[in-house]
Amino acid sequence: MKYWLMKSEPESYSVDRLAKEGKTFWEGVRNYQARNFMMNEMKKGDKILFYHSNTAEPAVVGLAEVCAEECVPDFTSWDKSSRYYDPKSPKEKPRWFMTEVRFVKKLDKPVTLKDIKNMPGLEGMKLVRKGMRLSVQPVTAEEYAVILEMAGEKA
DNA sequence: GCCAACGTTGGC
DNA sequence: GCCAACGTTGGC
Repeated sequence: MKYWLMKSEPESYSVDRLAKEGKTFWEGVRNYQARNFMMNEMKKGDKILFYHSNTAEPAVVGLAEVCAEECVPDFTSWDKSSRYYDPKSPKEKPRWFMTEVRFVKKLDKPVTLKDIKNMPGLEGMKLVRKGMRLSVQPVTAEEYAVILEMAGEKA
């Protein structure tokens, strides 16, 4: 099993919305590296840290799980009215794919970016590496465990 | 294949 | 709103 961190802007799709809807397609990824992680390495049951980005207090705010066997074409890339529309991703030959994510829980105590930066043992996290902007990124089992502990969650 | 211009991400 | 870092595009 693998561990991941997935970013979402709360204005766009918040942890509360995921909690309400139960699960969601992870649409809108328009970066090859992030797409490849979803397509090639994510497996059903993988654990996800749900992260709020581009907000006053960026933080890991919830837990989720990959709930799809495999990726499907991201249909928002065909939708002209979508902000994710991409004319270079035709239906016959889709360029962008997405997985599906299931809500697990909201953290009572979100783990902020600031806390992560100050936490010994998390220096290597991709999240805190300069210039790392991937919206879907792998996390090690150790990093995942430390984050959970910081949140006061049992592993 | 190089690289300048441009667009996006995301912390601050 | 600023801006650094990075990715993509497209002319050559």
